[in-house]
Amino acid sequence: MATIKDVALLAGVGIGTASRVVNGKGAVSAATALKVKQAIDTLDFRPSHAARTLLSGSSQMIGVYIPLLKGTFYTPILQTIDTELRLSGLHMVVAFGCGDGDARQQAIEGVNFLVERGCDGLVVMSNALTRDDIQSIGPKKDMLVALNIHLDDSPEQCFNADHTRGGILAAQTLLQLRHRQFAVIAGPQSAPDNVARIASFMSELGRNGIDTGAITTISSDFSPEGGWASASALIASGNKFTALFCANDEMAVGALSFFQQMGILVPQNISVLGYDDTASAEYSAPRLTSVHIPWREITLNALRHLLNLCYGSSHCIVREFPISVTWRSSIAVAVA
Amino acid sequence: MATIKDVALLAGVGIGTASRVVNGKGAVSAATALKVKQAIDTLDFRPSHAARTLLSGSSQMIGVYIPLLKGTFYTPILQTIDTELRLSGLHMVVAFGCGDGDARQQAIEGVNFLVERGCDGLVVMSNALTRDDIQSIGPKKDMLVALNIHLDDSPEQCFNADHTRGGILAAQTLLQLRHRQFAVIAGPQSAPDNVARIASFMSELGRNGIDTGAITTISSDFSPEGGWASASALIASGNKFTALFCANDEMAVGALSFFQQMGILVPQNISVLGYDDTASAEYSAPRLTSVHIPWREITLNALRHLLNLCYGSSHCIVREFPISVTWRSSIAVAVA
DNA sequence: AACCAAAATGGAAACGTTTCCATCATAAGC
DNA sequence: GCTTATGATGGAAACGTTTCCATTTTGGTT
Repeated sequence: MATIKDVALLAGVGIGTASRVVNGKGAVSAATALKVKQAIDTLDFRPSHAARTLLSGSSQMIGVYIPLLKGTFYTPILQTIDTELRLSGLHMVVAFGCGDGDARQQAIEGVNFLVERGCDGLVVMSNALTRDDIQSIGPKKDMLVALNIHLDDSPEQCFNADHTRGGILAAQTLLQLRHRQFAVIAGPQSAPDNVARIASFMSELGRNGIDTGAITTISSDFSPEGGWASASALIASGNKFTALFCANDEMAVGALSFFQQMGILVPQNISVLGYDDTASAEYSAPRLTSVHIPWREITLNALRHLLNLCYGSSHCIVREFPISVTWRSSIAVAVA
Repeated sequence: MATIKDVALLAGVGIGTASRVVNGKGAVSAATALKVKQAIDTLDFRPSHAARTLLSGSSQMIGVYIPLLKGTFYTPILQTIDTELRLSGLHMVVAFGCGDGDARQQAIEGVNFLVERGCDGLVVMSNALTRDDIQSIGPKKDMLVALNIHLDDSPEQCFNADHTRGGILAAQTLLQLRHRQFAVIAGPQSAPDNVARIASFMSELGRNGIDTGAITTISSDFSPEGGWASASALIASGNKFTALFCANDEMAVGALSFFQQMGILVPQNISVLGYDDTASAEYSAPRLTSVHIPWREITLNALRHLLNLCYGSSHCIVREFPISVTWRSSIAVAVA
């Protein structure tokens, strides 16, 4: 690879001058600039990113940690981050959870990996990390935004959806269609966001005179397989229900697949309500009504906050995100 | 951030010695090593990735270009690449297509972006790139593997599935169920891999006495929306068919969604066959039978070939990948 | 023609690491 | 006790860039 010294030599100028042309700042006469530009073209010179990083102390790169890239949930989030970063000439380094450890261990390793790689800032999606884990990141711990976690001592680093509101909305949506008999496919008990939406779903039902003790709830793992198996268990249990609330879309899609196979009609026999409103919901059969969480906006605001922290920009940041319900074909008025 | 000089100073040794301890190679007495290790802990020293990169000329990072992260197709591919790289202490930088240009322009920009960032090697997924585009990458053009493209002058850089075989297999699968009336939802005409599978699907049908001129084919964009719209157009056309072949799973899922909405039963009224066998196929309603392309193995072998090129490792590389059909519930014997 | 401000230019220093070479201490062999 | 391997150690050089400062050139003004 050609270096800036080669360029300077070929153009017959000093390195300082060559550097000024490369960066387009500093006073350089038009004639000299032309000579240097030609030399750059001739040698196909590209500035060394490593040298710039070393000198400036900034790698112009943002690390993103994601537990497991599976399903349709993280896909638009990554796409959003990359597009936004590229607009600013920055780039994205991704690490997924891997190795033998549990979710927390994997997250710690992944985050450390990104820090060692010299990321200027970090976007982390994992509710397995504790306050102490974040503290132990070292000097970079402030250059971090967390999605979907609550950290008591640094709330400004956290960007969250109001899952309590989401659960209430889910309940209201189904109540409004006169459902009285419910079943629930929940996510893992270890996921606080799942717990929040299920709890508020239940309490809203209770507030409306439903006996929540009679509701069968199965905890699964947010996957379509899990949704399929849970739906199967729900039917096997023999408990009657006219409405099924799933803690995410992927599980709802799995349940839909099971119901279709069993000849159970959605929404005629059972209404199914999803959560997150991801791409999975759009073209399922039937198309899935889902509680819309504006993940794209949440991600974008978290990222912009991070850019403000790392590069001193001053994007406006929003911290409250409206939650709604996207109506499609998977729910209907309860059968009598 | 603490530097190795700080460590050496605190431990009361020279920088050379400190460096030897950090890297665990070179002769250092046990007592000295201990002192240095304590200093490292005290200062929370982490070697600068940038300095190492500058000195060694290797960034230990692999760039991955993907046109658009959407749907379930690329998800496992990214996950596979990251996991494999992390095993070797390497990391992944991802760039997606963005900007205003066409697919080719976006790919060129994305690839250039990755090269400028100092990637040691590149994994590229885009059939929009031409031979000349690859040539113009500069000295890094040899450190590149391409997925799903045929480049005549460097076949060893390309890793492909045999889509001709895939198309034939699709035809045989449906013929075997005694279907004689077909419809096709194809991908974009600009995608050579799509063209290959559709062409061989058709010719295999022709070889079996089907009048392929009578088959309605609609070209779409590989998206569920596109599949939905195409299925709708197919039904509107009034042409009868008992089997529908879709050039990828996402479009098939869209078609499934449309058929469900219209009360058309799959597979009782129409058999639907997908292609790629991605996660979308597993829990659709009904679960989708699909031509299985072993994308994970293709990716893994391409990546290992790249690692051989970049880091002189000597992984075994396979270049032929078996194609099969994953049977699920979306196809059945043709109705008379 | 002489002068001065402003513009243009060249190059040293610094960023943090590893590698290589020179030096020094230690222990072994006679 | 002297020599000689061997192991341990310290530090300069180099990687490619930008920035800053000193110097030279330019062009305009008296």
